[in-house]
Amino acid sequence: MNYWLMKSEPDVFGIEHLKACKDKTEPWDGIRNYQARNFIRDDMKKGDKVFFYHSNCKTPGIVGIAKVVSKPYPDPTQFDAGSNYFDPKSDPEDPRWVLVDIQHVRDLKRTVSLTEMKARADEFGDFQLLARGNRLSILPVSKDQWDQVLKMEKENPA
DNA sequence: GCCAACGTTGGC
DNA sequence: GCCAACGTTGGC
Repeated sequence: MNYWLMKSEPDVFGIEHLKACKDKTEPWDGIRNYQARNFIRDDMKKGDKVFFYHSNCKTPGIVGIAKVVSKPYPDPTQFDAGSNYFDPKSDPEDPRWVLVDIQHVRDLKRTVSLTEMKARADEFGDFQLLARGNRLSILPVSKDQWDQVLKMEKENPA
C-alpha cells in the first residue's frame, strides 16, 4: 500500500469536479512527464491512497483524499489527434503514457496549505512537495508524511 | 553527447 | 503578470 500526492488546478479540474463525476471516479489522464509516468506504471497499485492537491490557485494545498481504483492502463488521449494530450510519437503497440482511475474518498475538513507545510518542513523529513523547484505533478508520500498531514488537518490553522 | 533555446509549471 | 526552476527539443 503506497501513498501519493497528485496535483490539479482547481480551475481546470478540482476536487469538486472529481466529486461530480460518475461514481466520483475519473481517469487521471494527461500525465506527460516521465518521472510521474514511472510512478504510475511501476509503483501504483489499486487501493493506494492519494492526497488531492490544488495548485496554481489562491491557496495551494491539500484539499482531500482519493484512492487508486484501477491498475495502470494506456492513456487513450495520447492516440486522440483532437486531444491536447495527443502524442504522435506514441506507438499503439507500445504506449508511452499510462494512467489510473482515481476515486474521491473525502474532503479534508480544511485545506492544509503549502505555506503551513513549509513552515513545518522539519516535521515532514524529505518531502518532494517541499523541495526547491518541485514541479512533479505526481509524487510519493511516506506513511509518516501522510499521518502528519492528517494530524495538521485536526489542528487549527496557524 | 553537448548545450542553447524554448515551453511549461506553479508559487507569489 | 512575473519569474525561477526545470524538462524537452533540436542543431551541431
